[in-house]
Amino acid sequence: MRLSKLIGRRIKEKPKDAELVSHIYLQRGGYVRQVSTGIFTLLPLAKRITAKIEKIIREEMNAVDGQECLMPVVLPRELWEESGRYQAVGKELVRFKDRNGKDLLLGMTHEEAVVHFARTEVNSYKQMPIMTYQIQTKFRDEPRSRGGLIRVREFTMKDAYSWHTTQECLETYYQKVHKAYEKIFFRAGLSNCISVESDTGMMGGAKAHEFMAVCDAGEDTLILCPKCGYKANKEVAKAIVQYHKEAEQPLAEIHTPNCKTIEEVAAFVKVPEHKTAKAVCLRSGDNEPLIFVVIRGDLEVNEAKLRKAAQLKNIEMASEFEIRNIGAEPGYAAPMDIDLNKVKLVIDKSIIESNNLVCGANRVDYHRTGFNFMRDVASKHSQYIVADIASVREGDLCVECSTPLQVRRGIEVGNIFQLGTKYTASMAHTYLDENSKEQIPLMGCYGIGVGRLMASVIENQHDNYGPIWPISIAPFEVHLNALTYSDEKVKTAAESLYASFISQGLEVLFDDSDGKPGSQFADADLIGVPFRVIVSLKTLEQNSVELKIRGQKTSEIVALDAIIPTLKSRIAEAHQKLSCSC
RNA sequence: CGGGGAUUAGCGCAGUGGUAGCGCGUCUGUUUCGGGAGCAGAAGGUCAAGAGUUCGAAUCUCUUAUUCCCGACCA
Repeated sequence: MRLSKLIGRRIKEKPKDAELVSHIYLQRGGYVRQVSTGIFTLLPLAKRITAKIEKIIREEMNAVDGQECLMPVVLPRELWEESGRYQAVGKELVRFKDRNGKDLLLGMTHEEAVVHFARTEVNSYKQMPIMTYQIQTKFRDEPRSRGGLIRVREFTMKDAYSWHTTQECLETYYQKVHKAYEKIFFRAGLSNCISVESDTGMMGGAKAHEFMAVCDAGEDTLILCPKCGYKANKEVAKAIVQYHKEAEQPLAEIHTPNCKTIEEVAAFVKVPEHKTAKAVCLRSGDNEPLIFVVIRGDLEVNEAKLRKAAQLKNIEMASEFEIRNIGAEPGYAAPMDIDLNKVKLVIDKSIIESNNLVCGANRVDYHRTGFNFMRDVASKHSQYIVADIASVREGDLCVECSTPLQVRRGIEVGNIFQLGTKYTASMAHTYLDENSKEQIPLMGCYGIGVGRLMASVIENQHDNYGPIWPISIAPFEVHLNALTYSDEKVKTAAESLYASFISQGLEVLFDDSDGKPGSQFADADLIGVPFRVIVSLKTLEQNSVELKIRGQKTSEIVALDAIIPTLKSRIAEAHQKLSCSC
């Protein structure tokens, strides 16, 4: 490919709306162009990269006996009603009508579509385990997409689905896919990728992991143990909380003028914050009871954990009106005195494990001391949920090995779920077992965001000039520069090299632009090809060219007749480093 | 869905009431060059759209659209 003909021009300045490094370089290097919010065109450079990523994915999916298929983007409402998700999923699912008024939707994930065909194609225990996958466009009408290709509305996703007769089979296969994913990310050169325990969200199912590219640009918060390797998304992370119990004291009301926050109350009463309790009022919908959460004052409620524990879909802050409506006072709320029949009471484990806490008194400027939940509330009202709904904080102790935990950010590049029978049961997918008995198969599902993976590699591997692509997904293997192309000697030598690179099967991008050296090098850096061959009068005098490796400062002079074997062996070496024995 | 910005040439921006500018890019010459170099010239704009105020609007007012950031949300 000649750079002069490549579609997608490099731009010098930082695009106005780009913030993330990956977004900036993808735009500046001419990889992508934004069409609308969260909707991008992939230009040739990006397309070449994603094609290579997809090839790696195909190889590894095929290696675990995945069979590629292709499902439709547009799906009928009825199919999604079978699983219940037509109603359950919010506005991110795009629904529309065809000319006959038939309800359709844009597939955002394909459990329904895959079960649609699997229930007629997979109905014998002899077929399982079995897996199918596709690489296909998804559309999710995200309420807020951002960050270039990190969070988009339309994107290419590899989604895979497997069926199993037993939980053991599912788990064994799940581990196999986990391994396959490790290989994929390793081969793609995403060196900062780890897997963490994750929430199953609306996908449902028992167990799930997310593959996270650890970097500051990430949107997810990860809790990591530096010693034992415990890794979890903050949404599900657990930590050891130190509990303090002592001889019970009676409940007593105290005057606490101008003490609304836990900090103020603890300071006023002269107790540590972990000797206080706080109440948080939340709502999950217009006709739903308020959620009254009580947690120790020094801890924060983790909404994802709360959602799971209380089986709630949406959570938002309750209004002051709603709080007063149940008999509580904003800033001074406590589970005593209020109308507990009007609320869903959720108690963090820290409250059960502590006593003699300072809590609100449901009237302004008053608190109570000596709060003991079991004695003061549970003895009169038995309807409540106890769960661990506290957010893990940096420095909290690991549940596995008591080491202080670290907090990091991560980009979710892939996820794997054990779905169980959620979709097979609701959509009546059955098979016959060895006793000719009808059974419901278990499912797993496995996703990878292709474009997000590409962007994550940039976030992880770049310098001040542009991306540094791993050879396995680089748009080209070799970038050939002709410095002073208009000079006949240079032109002849460069054209001849270009022709022989091509005939030797090298993927080469040839800068025949006659641009200034600075401009050529800047372009080459933005394109980020691993090996750069520079032809100039200076080195041609010695019958040689310059070989530079992207991301390294130094370069070497290689004789003209040695450049092809040198390149070939260097490229092979680079591939070798990314070939996976894991 | 809340809060805050933005919208003027392909890109990045200036222009606060008198009829449109700069840099980069593009094109034509010239220079023959090692980190976006210089010189000379050229093309390129319904100032997001609509309505209003005014003798006169890119500029003031209102409405709408698009878009970005923060938050909510997120398979």
